[in-house]
Amino acid sequence: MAQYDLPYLPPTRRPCEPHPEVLQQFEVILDENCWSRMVSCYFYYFFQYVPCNVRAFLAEYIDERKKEARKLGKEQVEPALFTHEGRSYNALLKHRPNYTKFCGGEWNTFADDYELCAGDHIEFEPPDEGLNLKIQTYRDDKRLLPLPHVALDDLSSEDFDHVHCCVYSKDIELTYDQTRFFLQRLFGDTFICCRPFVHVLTPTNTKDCVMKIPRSVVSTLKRWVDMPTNGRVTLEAPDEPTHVITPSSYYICKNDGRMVIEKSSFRDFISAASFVEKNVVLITFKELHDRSVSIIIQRIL
DNA sequence: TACGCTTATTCTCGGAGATT
DNA sequence: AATCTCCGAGAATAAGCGTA
Repeated sequence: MAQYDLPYLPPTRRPCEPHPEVLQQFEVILDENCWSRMVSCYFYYFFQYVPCNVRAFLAEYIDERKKEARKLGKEQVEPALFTHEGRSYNALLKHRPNYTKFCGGEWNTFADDYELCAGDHIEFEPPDEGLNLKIQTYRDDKRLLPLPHVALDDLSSEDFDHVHCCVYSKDIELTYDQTRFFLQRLFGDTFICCRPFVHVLTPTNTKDCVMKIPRSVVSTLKRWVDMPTNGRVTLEAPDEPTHVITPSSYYICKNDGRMVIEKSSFRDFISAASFVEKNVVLITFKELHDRSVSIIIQRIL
């Protein structure tokens, strides 16, 4: 361990305070290297030095864990950064006589996913066992979430397209966690493959009980099921404490192609499902056994 | 001819108003 | 009162135009 005791001293920094011998947790304040170090016009790479007062400990600790994992024949024999959101990054830990740093392609991905920049904090928690280094990211003491689109990364290209054609009411911006929840709802059941609709309930919906489905959603729905100008539908809220099912009807507005839900049944429906103003709902469609259509309305937040 | 910027046109959707 | 059409602000898209 002695050979690694030479501290890395960033040009603008003083040596770090010595750290207690047993380390439960440590924090790294990101510097400018963490997010933009240009190699050429086209490539960037990112890395982050580990403070000199903890690097020896961390390197030794990880080394022991690696040996342990190999001995036990574990699948994972390299350390990984495991974020609070359950995302795992196999960033490289480079331990050299005069510096220790996290780097490599997966560190880049991590920096991209969380849009890290200088001044952000990362809290590291070495694991009691295994090689997942638990981390939490902060900016100004506020926990940093990955960018929403990161939640999409395990989707097949078909599912990715399906998510991207989703119609949103204006002023909706979902966070990473909300996007994940929305995706779980969207792929949690088999719906008609038309454009999904994410809508924030307004007083027009909750007080006047007027509910209109956008033209672009309706036109894609028509590719899969027969939707005459007037017809019967079922309104369903499957996730509420009681699975709400309300028979209803609709008409399609001649002028703009929107589907308008019949008022009184929509009123019954939102009161039974306890939907209120500012709730964000995912609206999808299902074809029932008798070939009628059910409008599935799931609360996202 | 490709590109970027500005202007014109069309489309959308929330909500008001007319009709049944 | 419910159903349906229409209006208008803002967004999205297309067209026009100048520059390199």
